[in-house]
Amino acid sequence: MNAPDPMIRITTQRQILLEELGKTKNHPTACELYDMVRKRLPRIGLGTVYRNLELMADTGIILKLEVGGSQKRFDAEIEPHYHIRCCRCGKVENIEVDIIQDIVQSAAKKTSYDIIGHHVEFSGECPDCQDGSSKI
Amino acid sequence: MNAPDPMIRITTQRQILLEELGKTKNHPTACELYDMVRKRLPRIGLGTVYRNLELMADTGIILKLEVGGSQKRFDAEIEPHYHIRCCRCGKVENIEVDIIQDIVQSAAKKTSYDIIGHHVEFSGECPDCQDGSSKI
DNA sequence: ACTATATTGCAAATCATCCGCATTGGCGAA
DNA sequence: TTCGCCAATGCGGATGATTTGCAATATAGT
Ligand SMILES: [Mn+2]
Ligand SMILES: [Mn+2]
Ligand SMILES: [Zn+2]
Ligand SMILES: [Zn+2]
Repeated sequence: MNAPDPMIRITTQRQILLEELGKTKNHPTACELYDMVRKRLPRIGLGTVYRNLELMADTGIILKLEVGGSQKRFDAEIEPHYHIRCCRCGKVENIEVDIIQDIVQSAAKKTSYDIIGHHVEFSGECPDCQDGSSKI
Repeated sequence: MNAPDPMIRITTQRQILLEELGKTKNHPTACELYDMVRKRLPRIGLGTVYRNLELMADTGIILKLEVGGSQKRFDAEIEPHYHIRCCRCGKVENIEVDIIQDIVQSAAKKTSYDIIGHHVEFSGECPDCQDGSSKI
């Protein structure tokens, strides 16, 4: 009936993008990733970075984090886990808290939505920001 | 040592903004609120809306929701509660799930952050979007 | 009422993200 | 291998959301 899915090619920019994302635990933004990748592929375009991150997130090989702050962040770790964000510097880190399965069940009972997922985001002051908190 | 805090004035635009936000349970965006308020204050500027929402959120009399999607949303209900967002239409609603206090304690043990708060956001398909899901 | 200054409306600037398009480059077929 | 199709890229320019600068205005203390 409809045309076959267009093929997805393995391009250098995709490989390197994925490699660089895999190297860090910093949940980089698209721009941060752009800077990282540019050290190896100086001519890559920012649009390519956005397009491919979007594609990979849709495919499910990476995670797009819609956390607080004005920029989206990306994560190579796709196993479910939660995050904590520093309310001062905006840094996002993993937090090793057990996934709450119960909450999805009890939420399902309380809503007529068809629940697809959930995310828990803590916020607080990171150690770095605690030190100089009153300064500046 | 430093100058006293500048006074905060009760302006018409602030009063009406707060009233309009209080009237709805829809977690409006700044632009949606702008449209609502403009019916009563046609000459209000969008900048004023943004500035005051920011101010009120900082003061703690309203909540700024940093949920998924590209726009921030605002909430007059400041008692802790969780939200669910429709992954199709972007609508955000409250979800009546008990606040998980335990998770904050266990998170506190797992991190060196000074935890200030947390938020749980579910995502799923709202009833409206479930119907016509395959259409269009 | 008078004044000091916090706040506004407006417009222009910024920031993140997306898009159109001519050119390039994967990769399956010959 | 080479060839050719068309997915993907680099570019630069749109878009949408939010912020900011500034002269004009309005609140609140005297
Ligand atoms: Mn992570
Ligand atoms: Mn709410
Ligand atoms: Zn920090
Ligand atoms: Zn919906």
